[in-house]
Amino acid sequence: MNEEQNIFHKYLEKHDLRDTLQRELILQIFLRREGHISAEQLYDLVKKRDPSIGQATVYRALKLLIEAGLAREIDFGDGVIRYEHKYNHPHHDHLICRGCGKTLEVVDSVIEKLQKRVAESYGFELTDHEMYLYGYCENCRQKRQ
Amino acid sequence: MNEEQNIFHKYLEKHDLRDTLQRELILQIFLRREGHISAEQLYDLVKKRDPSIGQATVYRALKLLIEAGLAREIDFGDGVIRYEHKYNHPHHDHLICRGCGKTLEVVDSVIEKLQKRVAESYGFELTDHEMYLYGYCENCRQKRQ
DNA sequence: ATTGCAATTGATAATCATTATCCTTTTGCA
DNA sequence: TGCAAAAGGATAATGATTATCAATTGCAAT
Repeated sequence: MNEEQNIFHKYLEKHDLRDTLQRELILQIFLRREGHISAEQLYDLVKKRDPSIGQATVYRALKLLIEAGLAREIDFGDGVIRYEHKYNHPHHDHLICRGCGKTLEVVDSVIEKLQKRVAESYGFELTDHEMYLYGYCENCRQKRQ
Repeated sequence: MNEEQNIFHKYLEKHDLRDTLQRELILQIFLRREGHISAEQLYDLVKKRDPSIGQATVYRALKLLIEAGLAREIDFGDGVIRYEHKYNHPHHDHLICRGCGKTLEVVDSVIEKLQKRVAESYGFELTDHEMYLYGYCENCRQKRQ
């Protein structure tokens, strides 16, 4: 049993939720994949292992993973919410190529500090933020020329 | 005729699009409102002045306003796209209260520079970005105590 | 082990913002 | 004025997500 499963079980227990095969399987498959995955993509993977699982169950399980602190939502604004690992995967922002859709994870500690300062200057206590940087990657720029 | 209308007319002309009463009215009402407005809210306002206008027309007109550079989309991630003025209303980011939903427009030129630098360090040419800072405003913090 | 029951599941219907379709009405121009 | 193309209005379609509900299952107490 890895640490994530441990966290999940503790979360379930604490909230009087049940430990089911479906939830275990969904968590397992989610953990195996790095990067961003949509609910539907995850559902497709889950179906391969157990075709009887419904997609509503996947949506419900993803909510639990978020509440348990194991997953985090990302919204690139294309109408689909994606999910990524949160445990042992510290906060970061995203750099997205408008050409090929490639995404990179980036962090800049100075930006992070300034965000806090900006918020405070307006009397806000910052809890979290989202930052999406859009542009063209090296490859796509070369193709354009 | 104000500058925005001028820009809109030029845009229509340049693209062989027609200048219609509906488009004029929607633009006029959009310009009158400061802040963020959803397509539906705008539709409600438009209906008051001309109940015969359909909401598809409002959606279509908003697209034109964006293409003409007069409006800009904002996505707070709540499933509704909002629109705000773009002309004479330079880029800014948003500071959003998780308590009361209040939003403020903020800019920090140092952050802007750093964003560009971060993107470049990964070989990206930055075209635009979105930054949403979430937290609790002064009011909401006091209420919590 | 068995039971009792609330939590969970799977299938499916419902939502809700946004888009597409389709037919009618206008518009801009000859 | 007449006409082709553009635009509008009504409405159906879309597509991701959520709600509903009957059937099943996990689990604590027996």
